Amino acid sequence: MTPTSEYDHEEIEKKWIERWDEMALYKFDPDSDKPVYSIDTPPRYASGFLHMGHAKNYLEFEMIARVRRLLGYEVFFPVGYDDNGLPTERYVEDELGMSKRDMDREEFIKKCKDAAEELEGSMTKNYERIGMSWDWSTFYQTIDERSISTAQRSFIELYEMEKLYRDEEPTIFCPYHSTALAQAEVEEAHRETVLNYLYFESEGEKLKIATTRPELLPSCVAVFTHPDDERYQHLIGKEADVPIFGQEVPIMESEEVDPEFGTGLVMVCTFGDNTDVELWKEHDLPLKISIDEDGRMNERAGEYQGLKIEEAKEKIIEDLKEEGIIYDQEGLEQNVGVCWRCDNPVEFIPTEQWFIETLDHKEDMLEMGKKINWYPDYYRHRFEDWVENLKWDWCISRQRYYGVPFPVWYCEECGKTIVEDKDELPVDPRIDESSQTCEDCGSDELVPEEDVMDTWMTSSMTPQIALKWNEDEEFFEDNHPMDMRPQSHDIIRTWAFYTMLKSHFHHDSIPWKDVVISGYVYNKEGEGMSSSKGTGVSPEEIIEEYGADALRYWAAGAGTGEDIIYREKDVIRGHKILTKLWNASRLVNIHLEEQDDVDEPTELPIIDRWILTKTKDIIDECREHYLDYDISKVREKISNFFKHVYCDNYLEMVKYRLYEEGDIPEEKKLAAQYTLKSSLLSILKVFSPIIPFMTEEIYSRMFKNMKNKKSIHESDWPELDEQYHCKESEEIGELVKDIIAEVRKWKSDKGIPLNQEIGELRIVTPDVRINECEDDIAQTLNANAVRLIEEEEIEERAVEVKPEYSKIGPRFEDEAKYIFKHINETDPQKIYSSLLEEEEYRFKLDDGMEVSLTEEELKIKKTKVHKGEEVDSLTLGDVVILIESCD
RNA sequence: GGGCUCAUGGUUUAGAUUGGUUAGAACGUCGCCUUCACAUGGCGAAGGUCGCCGGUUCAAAUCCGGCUGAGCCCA
Repeated sequence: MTPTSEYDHEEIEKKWIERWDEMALYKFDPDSDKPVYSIDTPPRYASGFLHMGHAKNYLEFEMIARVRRLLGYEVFFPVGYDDNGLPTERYVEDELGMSKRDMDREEFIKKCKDAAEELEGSMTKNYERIGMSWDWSTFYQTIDERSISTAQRSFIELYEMEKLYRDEEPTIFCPYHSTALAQAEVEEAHRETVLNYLYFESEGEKLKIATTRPELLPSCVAVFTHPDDERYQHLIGKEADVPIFGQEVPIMESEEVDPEFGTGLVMVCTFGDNTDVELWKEHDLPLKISIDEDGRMNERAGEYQGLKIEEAKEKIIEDLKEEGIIYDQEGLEQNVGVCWRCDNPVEFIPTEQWFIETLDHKEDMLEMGKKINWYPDYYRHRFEDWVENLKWDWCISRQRYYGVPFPVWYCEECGKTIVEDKDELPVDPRIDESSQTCEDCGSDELVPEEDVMDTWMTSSMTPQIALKWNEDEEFFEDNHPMDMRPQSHDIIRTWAFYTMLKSHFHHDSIPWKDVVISGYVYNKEGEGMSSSKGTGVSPEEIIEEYGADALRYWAAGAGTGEDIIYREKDVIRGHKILTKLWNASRLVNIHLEEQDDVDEPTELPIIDRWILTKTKDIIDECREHYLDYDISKVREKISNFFKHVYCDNYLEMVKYRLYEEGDIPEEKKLAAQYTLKSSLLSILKVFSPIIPFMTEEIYSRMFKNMKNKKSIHESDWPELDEQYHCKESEEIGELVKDIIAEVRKWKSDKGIPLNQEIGELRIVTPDVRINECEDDIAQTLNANAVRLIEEEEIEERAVEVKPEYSKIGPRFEDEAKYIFKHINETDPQKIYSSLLEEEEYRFKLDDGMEVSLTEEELKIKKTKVHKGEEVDSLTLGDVVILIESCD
């Protein structure tokens, strides 16, 4: 069936989405004989909205799945949604316009669940529309029973291994979300703040201290100076009075203090920043907390109690100024840690939280990092840098409602921690009764742990969830570690790191063999795409206008791990290539209408073997690039080959053999049909992971009966008949193509329309094998005839002589540059004549050195003229083309 | 401040592992061509001190060192 003249991407893409679903093409078959290739799919957070950044990242590894199927793997490509955690809570709170604390907890959790499912529904449609080929029978949600059980089981096992502890520690805390955070959830932000200079007093002496956080004065526990700072040596060991709040604090010394900052005297509070925490620990200072978990000042702040941090700061500065305690202020640009979800500065608040030991396992992590293949490799450094700089154990408690509950109770009598039995999972202590009693005191009065786990506790278990850890041991053992983890570079520190940590603890193994990094998508203004900042471009309108294949073509253009800018014109480029592919397929098929299949001819003309040889080489190259996860290289290679080699050269050279008129021998026509079809099928297959819709449509119209496969997506990597892989034919074909190009250029220079008939072409070439291609040249250029003539019939003159640098350089070394100069200044014909007559060119350099060069050491550009006739002549290497004038 | 990456025509970039014809392409610009797959096309042209400085070498976009600038991650 010939492809129709117009390609309706909307209709055709939707048709294939349905049919592929019916065919169950992507269903993983555990009993298959093929080798398994497994992908640890990122469970997409249920935001309900996909922008180009998400689309690109998902498409990149989706294409990998298709590539591996084509290369003969049984691909395990699971799909999941990440729908617990903070953003969902925020979404529901925004929808309802009220805080979760003003609602019933269970009701709130249900609303979160409903919201997540609703958002997932629309995302699932988006994913289908862009052609995601994952196996929906593997579907999981990070909040479903299997995922909860997996995360809770992990917790219990880690508890048994004593990798977990619960402790009151200064914890990174987001006052806006009122929850603890992990180090990985803190981002650095540049902020304009004010550095306040104020007076403390010590034994009647006024001490000048600079601070950006005067609201923490009630929490001040010490004053520090650098041990070498001579200005303050006399103060060390004395006490200082804190203004307004009046407490006496020791004056101490530490290398940590920067004498250049402010006045060289700093106050340490519990806790203003990371350094405060370190000094507090190191010097065993008292704990005086003045900020509560909601970001308000507590009773320690006296009259400022109840004020939010910012309000208290303003008020205290005002009061300090009034009393003359603040004597100066200046602007300060500062980096502060902020919550990655809400951009509010984090605080350090000591609270009881669960932690996983990570600091003790840095070496193990680094070793794992070395065992994994990172694509591109340099991203390993980013991982290592993160691991080496870790300062905190992983805090896994979150003071939220919606998430995976801890499988933990505490004995009301003796306070013992009671962990649920693994057989009772999943469990929600906030609702369920424990199966346990306290083994220390026998009490059955148990208090549930009310916190939920960090969302990464579940997300770090995606290999275990997908591979049915503890549900299907054999399947798990066979497929862990998984083959590939697609990984956005910004969450190497979370998702990759935590997953590796878990795999280390539970399986003493790496979780995957390969990590493939994907970059960001920026818009034209150079901003990263972000749903929350409204800088995301929606794929929907692009698909509507240009189709999912065009979008995918664009997505395939990003190098592994590299950022990419979204520009509509890049999608248009894809759309143009697609249109070209469609039209070329039409042309091929129009001339194959009468037969559904083409018999393999016994012998192929040179030009056919030329394109088949080149096709074979290009598919081999593409295979290597695909295996290296380098989709963008495949895209460039196969696009250029298809457009410029297959269409612009081969199709143009072969058309005359397809047309009815003329006396083209039948076998030449059949050869053309066979070649066109074989090469096109290879191109389609190489393209199919990138543009699955159109390649499938063309395949279904033209090739389905040929290989007896119902879909291109279950076909095999292209195999071309080895007998047509012929380097000699490739060489001749290349020359024929170049001759045609040279004459086209001549036509263009002369202002002759490309299709205008021209006279006879006479060709002089040492390679007489092109005589088999005379018709190809004549017909393609619309020349009356092509005739090979003898070299004797022409005269030649040298117009330019250039040194063969790679030969003269090594032979003459230091003298070479003088030889180059000499050649450049000498009449080319003089050198050429000398070579013809004496087989060498002899000359003296200025320093008297005798030099003799042979023809191999020189590149001679010649022009040739036909004896006794005025014709245009073109020179192409060794070849001379003489063009008879037509008028 | 630390780690990583990058710097090539107006724009986006290939080429660097293996130093050596004319640094390749896409978009844009200009000229020509409606030929029966496609004008969403074809042919052709113009446009590059390969960021800067130095080194190695007969020879550097490519190797080495330094500098400058940009981006990302972290503090």
